[in-house]
Amino acid sequence: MELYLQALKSNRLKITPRRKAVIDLFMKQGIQMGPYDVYEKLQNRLSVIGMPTVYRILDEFTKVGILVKSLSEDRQLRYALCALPGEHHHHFTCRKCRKVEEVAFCDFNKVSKFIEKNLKAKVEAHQLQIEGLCSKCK
Amino acid sequence: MELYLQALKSNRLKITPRRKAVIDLFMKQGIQMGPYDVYEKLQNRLSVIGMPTVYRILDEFTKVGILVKSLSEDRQLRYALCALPGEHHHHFTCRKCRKVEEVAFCDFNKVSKFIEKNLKAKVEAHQLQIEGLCSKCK
DNA sequence: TTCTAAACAGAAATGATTTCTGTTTATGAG
DNA sequence: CTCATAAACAGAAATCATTTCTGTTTAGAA
Repeated sequence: MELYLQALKSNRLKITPRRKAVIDLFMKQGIQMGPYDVYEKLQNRLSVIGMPTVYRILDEFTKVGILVKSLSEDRQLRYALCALPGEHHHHFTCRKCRKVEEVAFCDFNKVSKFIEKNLKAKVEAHQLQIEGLCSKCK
Repeated sequence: MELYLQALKSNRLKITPRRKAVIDLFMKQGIQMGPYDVYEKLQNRLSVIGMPTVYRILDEFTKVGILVKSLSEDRQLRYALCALPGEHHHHFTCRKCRKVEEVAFCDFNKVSKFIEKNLKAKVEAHQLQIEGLCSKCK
């Protein structure tokens, strides 16, 4: 939790009950969630939270590296807590329970070199989505 | 073109003027396009085409492997012609001109093994989006 | 404690995507 | 080469996730 609160502070975002609740929710759930999931689950904990607030917080958190945004195959927005903010890495998502785990390993160099050599292009970014079944679900 | 028409036939999709026009457009443009781009550009060639038709065709084409669907960072739907339907590979997209090139190389095995070993999970699919500047734009 | 910019709720707007309905068309059978 | 029929299609309308707007509340620095 401290790690994330620090991220807020260093980005001059105030620590508000709603923001803490969102971090808390992601920490407790440990899964990928969309805006509506967050909205729904926080109705229980907070007297009230509006959808615009949810969207704004998820977006802010993504910008400061607390969450990573991805788009599932059904084209819905999904967010997951990022345990290694700032460091380049990827995430593995379980197709069944939506649990997200860090993959502290990236072997993109070869692909990158292949492209730079064969296409004479400059690779600037890559995004990798890895899905499957986690240890419990498989 | 023949390759794509075959794909239509083998999936029992009729060869209609609109479908041919969409294939033709993607072949001539060679870039990633969204539904509205397609709609707009085809207004010139066809007397009229409706947005529902564009959406339906893009979706059908994706299902039969003629197009690959991706979601750009701005979360817009983008489609690109796939020159190697059926074979596992990736695409490189130029951030400036939106040109899409095939990357007939995938070095995902190591990452996959890393995950299966460390997370005890079963990797079922991965999607890689590679962006940068093509040879002309860089 | 006070003040001010940042957060926020709720309502309304937006805009991409989909559904619906009636018409047209590609294509296989005769 | 017709004809019949299921598939395609246009246009209008509906849907629904996301964003904007406005007035109110609040976190946190002074």
